[in-house]
Amino acid sequence: MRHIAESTVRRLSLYLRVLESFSARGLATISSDELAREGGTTSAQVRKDLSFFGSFGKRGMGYSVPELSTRLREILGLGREWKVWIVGAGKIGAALAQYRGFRQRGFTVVAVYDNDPRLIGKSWDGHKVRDIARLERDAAADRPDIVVLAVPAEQAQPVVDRIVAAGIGAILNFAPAQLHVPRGVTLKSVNMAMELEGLSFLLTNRDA
Amino acid sequence: MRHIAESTVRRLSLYLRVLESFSARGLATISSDELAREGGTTSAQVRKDLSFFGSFGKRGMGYSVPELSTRLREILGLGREWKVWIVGAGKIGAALAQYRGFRQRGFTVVAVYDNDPRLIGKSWDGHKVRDIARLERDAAADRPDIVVLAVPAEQAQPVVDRIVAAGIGAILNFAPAQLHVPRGVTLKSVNMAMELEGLSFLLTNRDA
DNA sequence: ACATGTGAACTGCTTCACAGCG
DNA sequence: CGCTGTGAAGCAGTTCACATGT
Repeated sequence: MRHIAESTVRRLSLYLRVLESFSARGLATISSDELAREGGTTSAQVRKDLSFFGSFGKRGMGYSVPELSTRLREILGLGREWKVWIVGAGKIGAALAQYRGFRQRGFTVVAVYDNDPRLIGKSWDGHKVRDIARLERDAAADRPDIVVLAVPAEQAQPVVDRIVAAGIGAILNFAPAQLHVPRGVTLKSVNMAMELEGLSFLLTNRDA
Repeated sequence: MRHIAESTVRRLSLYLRVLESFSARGLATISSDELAREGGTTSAQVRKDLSFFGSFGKRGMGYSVPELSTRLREILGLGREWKVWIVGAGKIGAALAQYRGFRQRGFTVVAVYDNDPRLIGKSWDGHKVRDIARLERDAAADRPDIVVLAVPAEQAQPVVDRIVAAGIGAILNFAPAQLHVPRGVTLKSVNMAMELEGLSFLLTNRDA
């Protein structure tokens, strides 16, 4: 497949959300124009995004809501279950574990890890918190697809190194640290402080 | 000022972090090359990013760590205190309120709101949770700069409308909803489900 | 000699505009 | 006729390469 821009993938997620809201309202078809209005983009952008993956619409009609939903789920890889580990059972880990948006999309939390003896063994959102010392052994048995990382910044890189060494190939990082992984491992980072700083910049330079 | 790309602003945040780590290690100067290596970009990119705002380096030498830190903080608008409201006192709101990265950068949480009678009045991370019914009245008194929004997706747009009507001009949204604000209001959204879907896409299409 | 600062070249995402098809 | 699908054009962000200053 030709390389797909990250911005395109983000919009595909967005389109899927819009489709679900249309579906909930009982609508059977949608045009690129409606999709664009709800998704905050343009109709040409919608059609271009979809065109990378095929031709899903009917000229003069638009797109079938259920059909396009199915295709987008396939494209995004949401047609299967993804086994997720949460590493770091602090407040952010807790918020992520209970986040509805994850389970709804086929991301199943199968285990939670921490290194704090006060947390280990405690039942936590339906999971017993496991000792992070067991990470390597458990990885072979669980074979998780994705690790959601929510440890303090200082611990993030060493933990990432262990995750990688354990053979897990995808990490979603919430620690405010710039992490390095070898080629072949997929890493995405969400940095909330950076987002606030972006706002701060916009407010400061609003009319400069 | 000429328009600055969002990607540039993100990198400036990153450079500031690198500078702080260099400072902590007692280093007085840094080159664009070092800044690039730590920040995961190229030296040309670093120099180009900085060039939008001035000439901060010495040829043949590099940049003074404290001086460049100061300049970046000014550019990003971190030389002042930003008053932040957190609206939505659920798990995500709780995680955000206690997040160290915020206070460290001059973002001060001055109030927390919810609509759940079981939470209202409770003391919560040093703040008494306020009834969201008071939002409009309090806004006039508090004059918050930024609202961090962490309410359920269904409630997000109505709450945003009230925030905007109350005259607050900047929102950092964590609700998984596509929100609309009038021109003049600054909105940034962080959508964790969308990030996971991006990972899912990459994993699914890794070698396609 | 060394590392910055910056026009120029390049790459790639977005927008345009229209042919094609239902 | 209406709306999709798509080459072509336009624009924005990145990379190159070198003149410039210390």
